Amino acid sequence: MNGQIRILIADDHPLLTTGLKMTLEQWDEFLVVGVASNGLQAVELCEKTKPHIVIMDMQMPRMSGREAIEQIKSNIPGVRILAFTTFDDADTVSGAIAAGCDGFLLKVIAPEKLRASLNSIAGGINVYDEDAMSRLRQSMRKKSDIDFSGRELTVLRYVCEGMTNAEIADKMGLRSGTVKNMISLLLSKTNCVSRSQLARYATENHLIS
Amino acid sequence: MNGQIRILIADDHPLLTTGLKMTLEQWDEFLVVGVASNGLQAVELCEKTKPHIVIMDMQMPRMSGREAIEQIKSNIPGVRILAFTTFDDADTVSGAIAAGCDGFLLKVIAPEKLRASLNSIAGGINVYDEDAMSRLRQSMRKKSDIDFSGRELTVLRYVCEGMTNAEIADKMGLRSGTVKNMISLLLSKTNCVSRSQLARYATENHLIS
DNA sequence: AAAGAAAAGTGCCGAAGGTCATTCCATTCG
DNA sequence: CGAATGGAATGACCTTCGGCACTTTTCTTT
Repeated sequence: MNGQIRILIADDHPLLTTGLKMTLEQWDEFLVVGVASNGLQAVELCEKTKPHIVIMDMQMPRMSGREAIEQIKSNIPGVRILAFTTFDDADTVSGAIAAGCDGFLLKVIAPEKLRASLNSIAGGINVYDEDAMSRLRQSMRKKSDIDFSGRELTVLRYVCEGMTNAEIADKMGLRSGTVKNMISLLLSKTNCVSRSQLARYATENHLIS
Repeated sequence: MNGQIRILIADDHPLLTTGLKMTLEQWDEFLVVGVASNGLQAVELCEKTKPHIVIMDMQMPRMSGREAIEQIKSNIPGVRILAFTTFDDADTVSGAIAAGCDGFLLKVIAPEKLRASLNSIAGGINVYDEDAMSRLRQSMRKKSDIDFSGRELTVLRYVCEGMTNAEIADKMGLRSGTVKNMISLLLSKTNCVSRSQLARYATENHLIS
């Protein structure tokens, strides 16, 4: 990367933004080109100041960080966005990632690590806080705590395909009555009331290939 | 991090491993403590050499990178693992992330970026290649390209809850016949054959809260 | 006023789901 | 060795629900 890395800060905490600005500007590779105090302003300033990286708080008035990220990413796809927050709960993390951020770091980060991370982001490498990432992984997997036999898993898959009991029975070399009973068992095991809910359960818990 | 960062290399390409080893050892902060040429050996060497970071190829004989990551992570949770591959297709990326890697980089990376990334990983920050990450995001979202009205989305949610047509009608202030018609419409719109498949469709495409 | 979407009604038949009883099988226990 | 236990597969019965096809009505849009 030739020249300085242009940075836009978007955060509604004045004390933090001034501290962050001063910290960044003590390093020659960074140039803070603007400071926004809410999401809407962040989108506007992004158009004007053409930053390489936006450091974006997730909890902001007027427009949430998530919406702001989506706006900016669709307006100017090349901009890199670092979600920079106080909290690392699964919702915040997955929201930021789904919105399209290129990094997720907590505000408690040591300055030198922030510096390295910003350089990585500018260089095309996404950086994420370790705990936040593991929390995201957990929420992605959301594995069921119920054990299913191989046959039960097969039935679940076929149910998700929308097959009838007779079709499932045919596929598995069973009688439709047997499949019916197996599904009754699955319904009570999973606390579901119908095969539709069962299909959702199986899908949500990644029980299907 | 005090002292050197201990690194274990796991890759079945001898030319790459020697090049990687020599590259890393020209920097004082790294110490290559072992080189494994397949997944099984990686797991074993990890027990013996107690590395801080494992640089792991995903395509390896004996045991895939994915299995090796899972093994190592469950044996020694503290070890940080960088998935280091030639390909960035969605399957490889999501496989590595689901297995629990702490970084995902392509082998074409510039040496200096690899150095910075390894330092980030050692410092508790996960690093991922930008393209790989965006590909993962795409596959995560798998957004439906069909437009649904507010009412249709409501019906979809209720179907996923396992509610009957009568119950849905009651909740929405409609008649069950109307709900039937709406669901028939939804089935044909989504190319589904039954409400079970519809429930899976809605769940898979994140159409429910 | 015409067109079109959303809502509602009707009838039909097969599928779904609950319950109970039975058979076949393997394992285990006395 | 025979008996007992328990899981898996099966069958039958019955009520409700699901999904289709068609028509009708109401409301909005233009």
